[in-house]
Amino acid sequence: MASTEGNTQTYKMILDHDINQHFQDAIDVIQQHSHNSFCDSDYTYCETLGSQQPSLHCQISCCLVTHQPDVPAPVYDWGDTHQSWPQVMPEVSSSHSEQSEALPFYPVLSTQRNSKGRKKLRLYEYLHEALNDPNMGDSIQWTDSVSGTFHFVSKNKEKLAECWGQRKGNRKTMTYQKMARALRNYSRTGEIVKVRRKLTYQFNPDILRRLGTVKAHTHLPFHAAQEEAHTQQQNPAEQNYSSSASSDWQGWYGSYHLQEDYDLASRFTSHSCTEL
DNA sequence: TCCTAAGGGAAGGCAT
DNA sequence: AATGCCTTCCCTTAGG
Repeated sequence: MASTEGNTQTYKMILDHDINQHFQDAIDVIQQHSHNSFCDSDYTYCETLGSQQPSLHCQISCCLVTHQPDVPAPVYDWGDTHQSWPQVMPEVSSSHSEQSEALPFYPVLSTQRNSKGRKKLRLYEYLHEALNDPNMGDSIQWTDSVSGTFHFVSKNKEKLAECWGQRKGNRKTMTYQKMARALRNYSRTGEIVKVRRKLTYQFNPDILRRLGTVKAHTHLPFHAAQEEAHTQQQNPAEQNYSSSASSDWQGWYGSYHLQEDYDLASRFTSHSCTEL
């Protein structure tokens, strides 16, 4: 009896998962035609990189930087890693409004000290940048920014990988396959883990917190964001995974201690590539 | 069978 | 020189 109910439940979860995937694909398409409106030309400038392909153009933009006078700028305390999981992994349903209202979107960054005095840009940092760059919304998007879950857009994931490769100055063209290899290495350290959903990954909450909490659902239309949140609540499979991942990370957390003293404010807010 | 996504071993490159 | 962090290549597995 119990097993029959379990099977039914499992079947329902699979159906829900498929529906979510299709729904997410639909959102991806919609966003490709709507995200550009977020870009403020006053904060955008372009820089052509010498080594890039003629067909590809890298745009470095300072976007969506909204310093609200009544909201203090975020303090990136890279040395503080002793925060427990529940504090950085709030429940999606209850904390959305609070997070989105209380936290600024992203710091203003206008200079880059990439050559000296700072560490190399890391992949997860770049991904976080891209996630908060409206111009990259057709390549990578938040699935749930509160939990740090994001997904690549199948159609344009190679574009994001190419941008990453250009950003690093690689000799050969970066591909999603190679970038995903690097992402899989993150699963060993726990900085980013794979979510059991197509092209979907999740930031470690501690990493996410230090990168700066992002306004929830910046890229999603309001109704889609609501639907997304609702869908996640309705999807026990993902919730179960999320909670299990949480416990895994909690176990890992005790031994993991990031040593870098990364000065987040010293880098560009975002780099994005747009095809000409 | 083909394609795509994913997982991982191994070696190498480059910056710190 | 040692180490960290990828990058590159290659192979395998799984699912549609």
